[in-house]
Amino acid sequence: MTNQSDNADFSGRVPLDRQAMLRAMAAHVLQHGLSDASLRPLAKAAGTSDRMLIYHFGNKEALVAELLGYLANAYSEALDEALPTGRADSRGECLYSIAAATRGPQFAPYLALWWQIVAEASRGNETYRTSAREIMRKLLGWVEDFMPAGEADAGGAARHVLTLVEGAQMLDAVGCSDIADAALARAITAD
Amino acid sequence: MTNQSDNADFSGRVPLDRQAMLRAMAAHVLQHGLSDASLRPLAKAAGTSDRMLIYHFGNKEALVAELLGYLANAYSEALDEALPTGRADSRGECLYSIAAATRGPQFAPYLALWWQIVAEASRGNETYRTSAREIMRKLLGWVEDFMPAGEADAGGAARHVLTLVEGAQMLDAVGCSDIADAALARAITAD
DNA sequence: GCACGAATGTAGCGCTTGCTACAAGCCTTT
DNA sequence: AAAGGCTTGTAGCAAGCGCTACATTCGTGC
Repeated sequence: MTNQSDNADFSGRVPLDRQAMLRAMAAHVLQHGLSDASLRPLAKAAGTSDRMLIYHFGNKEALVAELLGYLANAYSEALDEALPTGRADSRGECLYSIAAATRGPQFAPYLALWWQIVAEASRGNETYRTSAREIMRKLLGWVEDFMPAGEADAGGAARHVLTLVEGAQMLDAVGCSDIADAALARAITAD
Repeated sequence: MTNQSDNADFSGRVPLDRQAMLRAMAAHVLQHGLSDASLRPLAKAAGTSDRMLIYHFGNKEALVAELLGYLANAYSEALDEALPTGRADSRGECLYSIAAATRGPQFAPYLALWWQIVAEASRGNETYRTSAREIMRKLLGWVEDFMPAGEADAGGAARHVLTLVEGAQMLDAVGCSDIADAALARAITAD
């Protein structure tokens, strides 16, 4: 039961390996999904053995939890890069910009992963639920910051935008982008 | 490779067994999720053996496809039962009624299953994508029929409602019902 | 009564799963 | 140089996966 994370602060070399492993495994999961996130494929992706993954992370659940945290960070950074800075000029533009940015192809791998996380969370898995909630909170904060200045009830408007965008993304996932487009178009002109 | 469905129309008794199996397996999947939908657990739920499931359905993929169809029907019937008949008096009431009905606890098993279907569809699995799209189309038609009479652009409004409700359901799934509530409240008063 | 095909039970194949036991290397401290 | 702990490779376990081979039972048509 030797778990390296105990003294990770001392060695100085080990945490780097950990990060490298996480980076490689995150890339693998983004490409192949959580269903292929079993020890041996992950180990192969990270250039080690299942034996070593257990050694470094303790067990699979802890590994996945750490991996989800890493991926949430990566997603957040990708969003920061893709989303326009500053504030929108109107609520309609806010909705449009965010939908356009997050529905782009560069986020498809993240979204494919996202729906797997949602599915697990919906089944009651607390690890995934916690991770998912954190991501939604972060996304909500991000939308709030992008809302036009001087907006009355910016919080409510941001929640409205977030809900619409997430609904649209789900419809994209099942091949109903036309419904999503119509809904967003209507919401944008209404605002 | 004897597939019973070939002569299912003649025997008259066999299709009933098939239906009984599907009913039992659907109940099992609603309770335990698709990740427990492997042959032996399904067979146990249906009171047979994995051997017999393969015999009756050919292979697992065909079995799952048929099961998804059965479940889509069951979901549709449950919706018909839960949703108010006739038409809403206003767009706001339409949104409110549909959200209230589909976010109720009796739909939780369906929704837990739904997110697994969405996840599979999002990863490109055509069986699930087809099934999911059918369900969304049916749901959209259903919302359109419930839109208040005399509504200009009822189609657009229905798409708007559907997108919002689906977004709200996702937020429910990850434990962010507060965001969903705020978004719906805002959309209802705006309408 | 008998033959034939449909239906079913038993056993097992080859593979993947998470995880572990054991032993060996390596690096530091004394 | 010896010792001791961190790190790693090899091998394997018990369980589960989809699926199949073989043999048996069963109901029906001749």
